Amino acid sequence: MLINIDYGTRIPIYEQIVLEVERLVTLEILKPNEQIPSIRELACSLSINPNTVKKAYDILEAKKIIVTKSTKGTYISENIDNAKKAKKEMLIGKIKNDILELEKLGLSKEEIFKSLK
Amino acid sequence: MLINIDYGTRIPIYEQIVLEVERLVTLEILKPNEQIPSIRELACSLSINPNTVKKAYDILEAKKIIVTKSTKGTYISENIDNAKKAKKEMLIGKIKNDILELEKLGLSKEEIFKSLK
Amino acid sequence: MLINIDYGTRIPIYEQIVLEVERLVTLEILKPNEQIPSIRELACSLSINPNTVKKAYDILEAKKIIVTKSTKGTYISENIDNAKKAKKEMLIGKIKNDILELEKLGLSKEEIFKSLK
Amino acid sequence: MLINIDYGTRIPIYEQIVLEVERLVTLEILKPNEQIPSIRELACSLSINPNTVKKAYDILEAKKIIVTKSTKGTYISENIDNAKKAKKEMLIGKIKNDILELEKLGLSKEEIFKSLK
DNA sequence: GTGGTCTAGACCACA
DNA sequence: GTGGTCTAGACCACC
Repeated sequence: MLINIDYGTRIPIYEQIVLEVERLVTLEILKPNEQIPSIRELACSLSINPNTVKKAYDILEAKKIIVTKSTKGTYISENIDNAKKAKKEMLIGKIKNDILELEKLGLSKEEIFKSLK
Repeated sequence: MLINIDYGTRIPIYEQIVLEVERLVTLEILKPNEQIPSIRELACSLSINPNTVKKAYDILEAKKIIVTKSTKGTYISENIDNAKKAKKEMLIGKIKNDILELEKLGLSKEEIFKSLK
Repeated sequence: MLINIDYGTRIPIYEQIVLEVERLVTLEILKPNEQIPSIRELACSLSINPNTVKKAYDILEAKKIIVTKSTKGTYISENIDNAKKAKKEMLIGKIKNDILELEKLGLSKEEIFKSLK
Repeated sequence: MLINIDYGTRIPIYEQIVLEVERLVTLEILKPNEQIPSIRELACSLSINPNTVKKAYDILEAKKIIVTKSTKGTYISENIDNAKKAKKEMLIGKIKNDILELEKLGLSKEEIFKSLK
């Protein structure tokens, strides 16, 4: 599974894993009902502690993004549309905030959009 | 100086001070060559330890946003254009990343811009 | 790690650590990706306060000479060429200044080079 | 008198004044028996505390670089050759050290001299 | 009064 | 165990 960990940030590793899985799911690189690596496998391939992966999987399960069928492995949930919709809204919100900041710095919306094209 | 500290966040106090000063500088509420509160003063008015303020001032100085004249106090740099330019680029960069994410989720640039207007 | 601290100088301890690590890196005694002592370890072996070591490590990190992987330790950066190049330029710059001073005192470049051989 | 004070350094102001006067003397911009500004004048023109200038002048007098004829003002000493010779040797020594450092970084003397021409 | 350095030690999250 | 943050308070040089 394509997960990159950045050690130079304040975001804890377990949270980075959560975000990465969410990203892969919303991008449909990970598809509903697809099996994902076991805790041990992922921990090994990322050279991190299994406890850390466990914590991430626990959170993902609480968010209903994955389900673990005990002894049979861990799978992406069937329904992931909510995740996608929430992510879109979150991103639009972030951009709006940043635009506000830029406007405070004296840029007009037109100038900003021009820089973005 | 108008600085608000939020204790309920993961962002450390010293970094909040850095961000606040940067904000006040880019908004030109703090002007070039203007003196800012002494370490002890700010520490006192925020009810925090002087060392914490010192760390923030150290970072601001490394970013060339302030200059400290030992025994004479601390001042906003003469040239704050770098600070403003850097902030603009940072914000544009953030937005571009978010747009990329949205495009991966299936939105076109036109749709995105429409949501932002 | 072979670091000597001189208490009889105006250079603060944390800066001496920075200079020593830079020296060891440019001399390739410390190699890329090599782990260096933990903050507590070095503090202990130098009989100084961990905060002082931390400050030195912070500066070295800002200079991109080391990277700290939280909870996993501190390492020499992969790419130390910047450090070496910066040091070379710094030294060449210092010498050029000194030569200028000597020329002002009436020596020619030839005379200076002769004294240096 | 052409003296520049750098507030962004660890060298105290009084010492910077000492160094600047020494520099001007060795460069023969200030000549033997020439009168230099009074403490009050210099303090005023540099916008610093007279005590600071006083301390610098005391040191310069102890080094026999200036003499104060009380009530008549302060003058450059008659004999300044020793100062010049000492400075030359100091500079040559500094350069030799820097060259050693560069050689440790893998540069040959020829390469170094080439960078300096 | 100012900033600069350092100590001693606490508490936290993370692994 | 690791690093990250913060406090409380000391001492210093300088002005």
